[in-house]
Amino acid sequence: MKQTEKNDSPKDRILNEAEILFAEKGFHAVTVREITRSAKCNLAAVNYHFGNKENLYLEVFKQRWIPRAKRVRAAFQKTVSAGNGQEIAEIVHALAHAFLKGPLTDDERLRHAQLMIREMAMPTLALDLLIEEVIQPFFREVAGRLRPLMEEAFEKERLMLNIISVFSMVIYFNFARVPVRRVTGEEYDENFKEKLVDHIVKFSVAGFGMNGEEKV
Amino acid sequence: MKQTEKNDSPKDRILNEAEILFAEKGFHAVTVREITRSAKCNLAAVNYHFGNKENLYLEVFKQRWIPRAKRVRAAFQKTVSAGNGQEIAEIVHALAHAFLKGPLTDDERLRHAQLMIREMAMPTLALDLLIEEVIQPFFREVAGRLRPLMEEAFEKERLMLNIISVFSMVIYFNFARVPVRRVTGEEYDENFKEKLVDHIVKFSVAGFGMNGEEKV
DNA sequence: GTCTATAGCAGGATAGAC
DNA sequence: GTCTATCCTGCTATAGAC
Repeated sequence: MKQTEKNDSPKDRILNEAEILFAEKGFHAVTVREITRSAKCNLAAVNYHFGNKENLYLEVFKQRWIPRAKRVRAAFQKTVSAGNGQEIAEIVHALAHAFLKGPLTDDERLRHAQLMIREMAMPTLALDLLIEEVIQPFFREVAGRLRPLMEEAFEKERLMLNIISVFSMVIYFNFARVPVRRVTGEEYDENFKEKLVDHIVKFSVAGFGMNGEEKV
Repeated sequence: MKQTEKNDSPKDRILNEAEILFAEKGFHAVTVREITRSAKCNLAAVNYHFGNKENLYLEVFKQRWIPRAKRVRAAFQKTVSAGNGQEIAEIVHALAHAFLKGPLTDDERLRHAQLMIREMAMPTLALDLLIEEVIQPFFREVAGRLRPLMEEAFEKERLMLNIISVFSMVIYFNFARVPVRRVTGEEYDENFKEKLVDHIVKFSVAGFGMNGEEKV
């Protein structure tokens, strides 16, 4: 069950295979030869369609990564709209579910997380695009939905740190599968992912409701 | 203020510069020529001292990354021993502080996180080493310290997920500086890092104390 | 638009002088 | 142990036939 099929155009096949390979190995570890071999097309095709390797990498984000991120966000929005959206737990659950179970296949989800992680840890031109088009707007939407559910005294900064914390868990559980498996002894099957969603919701909701002042 | 000074041996200088470059750019994006140029030594030195480029990468982890991780852990242990170690907040604070402020310089901390992230998202031989020698033992120590402070009914799995969540925040705030800056508008100065530690402690302690059952 | 062939160069690694 | 010189593979990118 390969993602790239013969009926796609060479250009599409290149984008598909390039995304898989870039996600698995990173930009520099992947060669144009490898991409065109996987895409069953000619070596020159990358340069013909995308100019050069670097631009192909950018196009992977523009034409594959960003649309997929938008599907994840749409899934989040749909879930939230389906409920009454008046509960913090509901919003966090929609978020964790969209990322960890959501509309993507398991392979897609892993690729998606790996590409993002690589950009965050080692930014290229693509990161600006991601932040501008996906991360910022999504973050603002979540903040906008949560703010009215918070107590008055809740400062803006605390809300932001809370949301980042939820994202940090969701992202971490997605990309750090190897150490998580080793530490928990669990496989990433549907059952475990369900437990993760549940955990993130409970942990975060408690964290959101924290009493502001810790005991010194 | 360069880390590598003339009085170090070429072998040490290579290790120092290689770590910096591998952290910044990743294994494949760095060339042996670049490393030896930075280390002000000859091109052949890498092969003479380390056999080949890949083995140099492993040695960076063995001789630089792991010892540094042990310094972080030692800082955590020292802080915990200094208190009475009977408070969850105290342990989480020691953890967050060790990672986000701790004994490392800011450059070291960033490099350290980047190397780890890269291994987690795209494992090589080095990751087994890290998990075996650092991640597992540290994780077990934290679990061992926290378990007696939990209520009886606390299952093992919930404790593990809690600890992973703390790590996820600590790690995320360390490596995802670019998007965090963009979203919060804050710079990573001492003041902001202090706020982050504080936030992680409050959020986590609340999360740990969560009531088990969420409202449906 | 797709191919073959190849230019042109940078990479890791080694041989052998000192 | 450290150097210079060099091998040779494999890369990106392009020219030009079809």
